[in-house]
Amino acid sequence: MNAPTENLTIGAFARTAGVNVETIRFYQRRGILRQPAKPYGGIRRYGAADVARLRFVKSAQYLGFNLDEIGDLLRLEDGTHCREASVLAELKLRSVREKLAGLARMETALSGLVKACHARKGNVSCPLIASLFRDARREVSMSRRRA
Amino acid sequence: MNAPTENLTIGAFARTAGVNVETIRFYQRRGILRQPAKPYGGIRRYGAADVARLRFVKSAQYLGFNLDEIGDLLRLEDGTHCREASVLAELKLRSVREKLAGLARMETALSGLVKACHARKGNVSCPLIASLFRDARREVSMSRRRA
DNA sequence: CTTACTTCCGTAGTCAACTACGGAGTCAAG
DNA sequence: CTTGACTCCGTAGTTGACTACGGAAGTAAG
Ligand SMILES: [Zn+2]
Ligand SMILES: [Zn+2]
Ligand SMILES: [Zn+2]
Ligand SMILES: [Zn+2]
Repeated sequence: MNAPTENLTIGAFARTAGVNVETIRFYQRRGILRQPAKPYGGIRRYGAADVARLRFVKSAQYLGFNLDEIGDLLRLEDGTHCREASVLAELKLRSVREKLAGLARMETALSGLVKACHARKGNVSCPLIASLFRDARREVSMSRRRA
Repeated sequence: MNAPTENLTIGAFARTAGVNVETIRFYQRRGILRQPAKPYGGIRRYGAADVARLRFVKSAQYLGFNLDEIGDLLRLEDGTHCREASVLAELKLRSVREKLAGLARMETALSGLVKACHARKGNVSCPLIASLFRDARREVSMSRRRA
């Protein structure tokens, strides 16, 4: 029933996906990755599909999903839940855009500060922090709701 | 020596900054917030500067800085270390830009996916999931270095 | 004064996401 | 067949950032 290419041991699987073996086992316990049946008292083998799935997990994680949300996404894998999938993605998109805006402000603040710092002549104190403090209040409301 | 407006108890401080009291105490232990001197056996009071600082901490955190990095930023507050300040700021600037780039990629990815998801007509499976699987390999290398 | 709410302080618990450990058993090379 | 690397599995430890607990002491309202 398995693809002909269920050839990877867990170690090889981990290496090709670029993660720690323990991470794979951890994901298996969490129900995020499957534990293939093993040939009586033998060693489990993994295939390309597993690698793809794991890579998906890692990239979704990089995109800001946590393991629970990734579980949600993976449960949609059959592709028959387009509506739910897009709701989930739109939610993430909004939080990403908020962070993006915040970082952009931070970027202007910092680059301006570096410039000011290099340019300052004769004034005693560094203009750097002062301006960061000025921009703080805007962000707080966002950070409170567990983005 | 204190501003006339050191009027907040720790509870009021927490409420006005929108955090838990325990969080403040935790930050004090971490050296991120000061512990004002207390009038012999009395109760400490906090002022607007403390609120500003705490708000700064929270917004920096929201933007992806961890408490150590925030500590670095805050240590520049005295303003007497212009050279170090600018070095640090430039460093932070780079990390901000990296994060910014990452988020931007994430943004395009997600918005593209949402669009595709909404646009699909008649095909059985959700293009969102499919494409996340396809795009997985690209992100993995990034996420490995503790983004 | 009494009562009820805070503060203070230290220690301990939680949560997510890993990461490590130890003692089996398995397998390929020599 | 032995040796050495790897797998299996369960349990336990780590890190970052909090959050909770408990008892003593301060403070404000009635
Ligand atoms: Zn459904
Ligand atoms: Zn869809
Ligand atoms: Zn110095
Ligand atoms: Zn400076």
